[in-house]
Amino acid sequence: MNGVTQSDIAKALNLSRETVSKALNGNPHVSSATIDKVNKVAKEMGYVPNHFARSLVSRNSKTIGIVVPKISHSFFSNIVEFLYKDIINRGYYAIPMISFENKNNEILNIQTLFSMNVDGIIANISQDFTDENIYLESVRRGIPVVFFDRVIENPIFGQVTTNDRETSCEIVSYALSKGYERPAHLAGYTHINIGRERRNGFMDALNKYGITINPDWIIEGGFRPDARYKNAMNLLTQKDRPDLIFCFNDSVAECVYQVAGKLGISIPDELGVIGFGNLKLSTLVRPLLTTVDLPLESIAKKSVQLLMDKMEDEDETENVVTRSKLVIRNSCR
Amino acid sequence: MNGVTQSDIAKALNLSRETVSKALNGNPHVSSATIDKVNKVAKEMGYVPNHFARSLVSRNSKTIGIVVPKISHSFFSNIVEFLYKDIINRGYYAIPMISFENKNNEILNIQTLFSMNVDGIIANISQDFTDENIYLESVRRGIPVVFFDRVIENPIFGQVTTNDRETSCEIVSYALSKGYERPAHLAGYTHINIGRERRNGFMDALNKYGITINPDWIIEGGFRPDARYKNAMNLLTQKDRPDLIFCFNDSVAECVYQVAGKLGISIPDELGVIGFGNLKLSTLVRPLLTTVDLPLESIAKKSVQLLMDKMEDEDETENVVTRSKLVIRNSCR
DNA sequence: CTGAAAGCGCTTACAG
DNA sequence: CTGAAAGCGCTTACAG
Repeated sequence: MNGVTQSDIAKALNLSRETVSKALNGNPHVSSATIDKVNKVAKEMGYVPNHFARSLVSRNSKTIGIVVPKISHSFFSNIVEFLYKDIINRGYYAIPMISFENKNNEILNIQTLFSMNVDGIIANISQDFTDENIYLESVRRGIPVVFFDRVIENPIFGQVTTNDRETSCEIVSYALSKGYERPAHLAGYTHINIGRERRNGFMDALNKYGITINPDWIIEGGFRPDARYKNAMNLLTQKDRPDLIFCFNDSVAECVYQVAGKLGISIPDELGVIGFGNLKLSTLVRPLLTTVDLPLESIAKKSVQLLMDKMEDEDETENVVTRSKLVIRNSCR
Repeated sequence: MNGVTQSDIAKALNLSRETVSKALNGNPHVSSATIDKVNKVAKEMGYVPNHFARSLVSRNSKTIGIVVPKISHSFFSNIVEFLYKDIINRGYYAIPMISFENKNNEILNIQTLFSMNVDGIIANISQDFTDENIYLESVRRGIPVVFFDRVIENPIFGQVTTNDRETSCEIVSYALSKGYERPAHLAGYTHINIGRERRNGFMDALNKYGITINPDWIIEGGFRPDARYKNAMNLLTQKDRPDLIFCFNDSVAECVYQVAGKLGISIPDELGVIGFGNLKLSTLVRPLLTTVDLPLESIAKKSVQLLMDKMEDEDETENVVTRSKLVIRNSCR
């Protein structure tokens, strides 16, 4: 029923359990003849080391926890896959966990990772997250934490972000240069860095062009599909409606397409639309969506690298800002 | 540095470690006063049980492994999220692992799950998988295995599939009834059940309509984007080209859209296209894609249920076939 | 109701 | 080069 253990191998070879353990780990104080013999028999018997027992005594698990709010969204599924691959390639195990955008689940996930003795955590906070205590506790336990994208801005944690403010300003400026005059913003939450930065970039562009905005034309939040839809609808059924919408992400932009279609508003002539993320969907809609490309693979790689650095040496690490770039397609004239 | 242990709590309360352990687990042989006291102090001290130590002695880990070939594809990311949620809700941990469509990674993943003492495994085999030994070994170790979608057809494993053959036949018949006469099939692999079943359904429909097919018009495999593209291109640049393509999945259909667009072939007038999966993308392309809806949530729920049944009683379980349904949209006239 | 003993599978000093 | 001792944090019979 149960798996083969080192004792079984020891019995089979008339050796002590300790010697088998050392041989299996290639300990140089064991004769190479013994090492070969042990490995051979281990393989024949189908020996698989017990991860729990090993971690329990060696005090590290060669395991990295990944905590994300969702996975059924291509931004996350892509980045988790990149993270996973990179972690495995470095000889660690990766354990992805999902918080379902819920604070309590997030805390439970982190605690589970504690109980699994992970060596480090890479995380992306839930929308409603406000309490950094669980992450502080992680650092206190000697488990470093790196955030990517959505970040807690405390220098005790590693942070991998993107120059969102800059590119937001650039892409909105680009659209304004094409003659749009009444910009609106379907925004993220101001209490999370990415929402705030993209919004700031939007405002920077408006300032540059001397445009003052109707505050009602910045609509914050609304990530659930129905809320998204309602917000877009409200915006576009006003008498004096916007002629440009800068969307917090591509999914929101896709929703604007739907609403515009329903209302018979043509993109890009009557309405310019800008997305953020350069997800697959931005190439499926018509007209093709003008958006900002986030360097997912680079974000993942830098996050893992930063975490490894922290695992080796707590203090000598620097946060990283990756560079996104404009993807000009056909949704602005 | 390290976490609080039961010993720490015991010291703080002048109790034995054993009593603390029992109190923490709500053992009825401990006075409720002690239980309350222990829980209170445990909470104050930030105690988190060590999952490894617990699993090592109790011989079960309350953990289910999930093995999929990819996660950056919405079919998988959606189903993994459903599986994860369902597993968590039942009080188990879920550990998702990715094989990257590679047999060796798949075997390593399963071995890692052995080393983590999982109670059960839910899997979807890699494209190139041919060897069921590692899964047989799992069952031998007392770790039941349930496959969903892509399945190994051995009754020792649980299997959750969908009535692909039937719906494939129905949807192709539907298209033929609309007057298409030269059907082709961009097919999955015949050595995997879903490829075989969808192809069989396609053939059933052709038989029903008395159509004999040019064998070159069934093109197997080609899941990488470039191969997909080339296959579609070959099919549509023939002099006497097909007027209907039944695609193995929605992504392949999307590729056909691209090629048709490039060649100036209009959908659905000159070419009917049928997808499979009802992914998000099928509502983003124009014309909207006619496809088959796979009941992802139901597949996930049934898989978890079947696994739990197997974990309780090896023998009294039955495989399940979920029901997909036609989604008629605008890609067939 | 509480505690002493034994052990899960493994590794790590320490002897020999 | 090999083995005996000790212990990682926890649980499970068994005494008292």
